[in-house]
Amino acid sequence: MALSHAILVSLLDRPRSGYELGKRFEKTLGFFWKASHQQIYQQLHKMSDSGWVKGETVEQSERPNRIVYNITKAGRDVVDEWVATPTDPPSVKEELLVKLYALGDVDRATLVAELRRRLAFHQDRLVLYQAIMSEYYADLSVLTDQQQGRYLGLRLGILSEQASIVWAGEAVELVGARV
Amino acid sequence: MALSHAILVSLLDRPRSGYELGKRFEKTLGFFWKASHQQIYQQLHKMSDSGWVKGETVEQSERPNRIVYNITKAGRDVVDEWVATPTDPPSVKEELLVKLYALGDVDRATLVAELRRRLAFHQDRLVLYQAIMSEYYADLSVLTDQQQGRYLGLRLGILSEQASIVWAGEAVELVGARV
DNA sequence: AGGCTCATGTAAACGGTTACATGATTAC
DNA sequence: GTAATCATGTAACCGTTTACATGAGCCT
Repeated sequence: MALSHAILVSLLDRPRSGYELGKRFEKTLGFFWKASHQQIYQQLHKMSDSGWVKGETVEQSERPNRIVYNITKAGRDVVDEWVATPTDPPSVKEELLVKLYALGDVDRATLVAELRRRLAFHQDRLVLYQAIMSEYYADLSVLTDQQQGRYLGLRLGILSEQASIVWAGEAVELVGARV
Repeated sequence: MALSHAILVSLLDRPRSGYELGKRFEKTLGFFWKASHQQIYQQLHKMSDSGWVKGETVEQSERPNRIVYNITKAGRDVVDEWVATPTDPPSVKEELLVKLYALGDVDRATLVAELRRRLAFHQDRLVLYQAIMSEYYADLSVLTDQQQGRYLGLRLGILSEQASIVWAGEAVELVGARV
């Protein structure tokens, strides 16, 4: 149970259709929780069966009908219960570090190229996050409660990207020096 | 295909039994790739069917027999092919950030407590990583190729923990101030 | 007597990814 | 004409987690 919670959290803002949720997961929430549209539609059916959300079909001419989901009282309770249970530290899956673990036995030049790509990726991410930061969260003293939480997501993103950039720079130097 | 690669990488060092691999995944490799013993045993059977590894039963008196796995030529080829294919950036699953995303609608005090626990967790981790660093990687100029890769894993660990500590400190301040 | 370490496994359930499927409208 | 956007779904597969299972030896 995890994607369901992220969906419920998004529905706390306002009712949304599966499609809108998908869009949402491509931005904002998607930076710390990935989900594909197939996954979202399947989850919505399950959650509807469990009574956590309720879908209403909105007839549309010239477009496919939309099914807009509302969070129910039962869904609201699930959120509260979930928030009250301790969060596990994020489980790490760093494939690149597994490759580096084998550095003594594999081709170094390939890994240097990978590390350079990683460096560029994190630099792009940092620029993106900083742009969002200065557009929406320039003045920290006027944030609503809701904005405060989202600011913290962004803030961790920025700190993490900075750390990754430092690391990738060092790694390129170190691994590249012996190629 | 992912855990199988981590297992192969560990077998490059030397042959190991499922049990030994499990121990291994609790430390070193496990910092960037988690695996339970059930998962490892199942993977080993599959990999054995595919011919990537070969198990040999070692009879033991007064202890259960061990099945020690060697990497085969085919397994070695799988590693090389895997190293040559680009690595996806790690997929993020940060449950705590999803909770913070709902900060406008849920109990703040609970989240402050969570954040404090997080801070402590990352501080402990940092101490642990720094201890390993000064024990095994004190002098960077004398590292073997193999050690270099493992040093980089540790280095990213340290930088990440430092970033998380800064973040968690700020988060406790910010969220705690309005409770 | 109770719990830990060594050592291996099966089975069920759950979660996530990939492929396939449809069909209209709008923008270049 | 081609691609993107809007809008929803099914099916198969793979990977992961949780629960259950066994059994000897060692330490307190």
